[in-house]
Amino acid sequence: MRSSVIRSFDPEMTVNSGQAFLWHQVNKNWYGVHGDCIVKFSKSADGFEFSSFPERKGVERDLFRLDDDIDSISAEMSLDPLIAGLLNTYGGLRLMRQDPAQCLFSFVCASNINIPMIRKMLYTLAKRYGQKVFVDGMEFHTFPSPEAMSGVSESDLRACGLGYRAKAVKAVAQGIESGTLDLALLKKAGYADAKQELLKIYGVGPKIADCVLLFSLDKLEAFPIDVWIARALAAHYDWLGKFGEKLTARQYEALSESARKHFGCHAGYAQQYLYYHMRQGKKW
DNA sequence: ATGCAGGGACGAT
DNA sequence: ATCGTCCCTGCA
Repeated sequence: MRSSVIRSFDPEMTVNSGQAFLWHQVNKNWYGVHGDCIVKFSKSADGFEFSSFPERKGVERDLFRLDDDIDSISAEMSLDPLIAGLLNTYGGLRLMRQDPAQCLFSFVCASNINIPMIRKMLYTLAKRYGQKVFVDGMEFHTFPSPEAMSGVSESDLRACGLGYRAKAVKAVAQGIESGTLDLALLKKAGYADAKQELLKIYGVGPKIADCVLLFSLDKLEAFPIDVWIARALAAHYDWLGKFGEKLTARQYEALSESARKHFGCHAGYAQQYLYYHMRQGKKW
């Protein structure tokens, strides 16, 4: 018997779930950097109100994947009792459909680092190489275009606090600029093909590739496994194998393939609920 | 103070 | 297939 859970969409929970980084709150209003525009939402009497600068009608539908059949997806995920419980608790959590280039740059910066540091790096990049815009009288910066990024030297990237990640950011920028990496094409490609292409880029391993595939390239079967997900799987799914928190490339692929089989073609949703749950109580 | 962890990936054994 | 290293910051 399927419980009639009310899964009202909660954008606040969603932008705070670690899948996007450049969101912050100002007086009950939330502002986020979404590629070349700034998205805003605020709670109103009946739900949330969205807007974007420059104006894009219905930006929330695309950005928060409101076009997904969440009831159908939830029903599929509820076959797993643990996920069913998490859906009950965190029903407002959704996946986002981020700007692909921003998403790729973001997660290339995310290796071996914590969320506050990621935010710091990305805001610095935006401030130095994005475009300054004013929203509600406040200064914001769009995310730098790939063209803008490819014009920045590795040492200047390091000066943004990127550390050794500067080399990878440079590689991504050059890949996009040269046409070697065509993100729009990868959006239309299948999961395996798109992942294979992403892995060719220096600094992009299986975990980061899966994040980009899931959060920006519409590959809902992608199942990124970071240390937290690895812990969750080890704690709740013995049958998925007894690997440690650190996974080798082969272990990663075996584990994420098993997860895809278990959670289904929308495994990425399950991953996000698991991640959010594991991060409860942690602060960033 | 010194060590360690924080949404990993790469290069050398 | 394992293991050290990469840059940097906050915290115990």
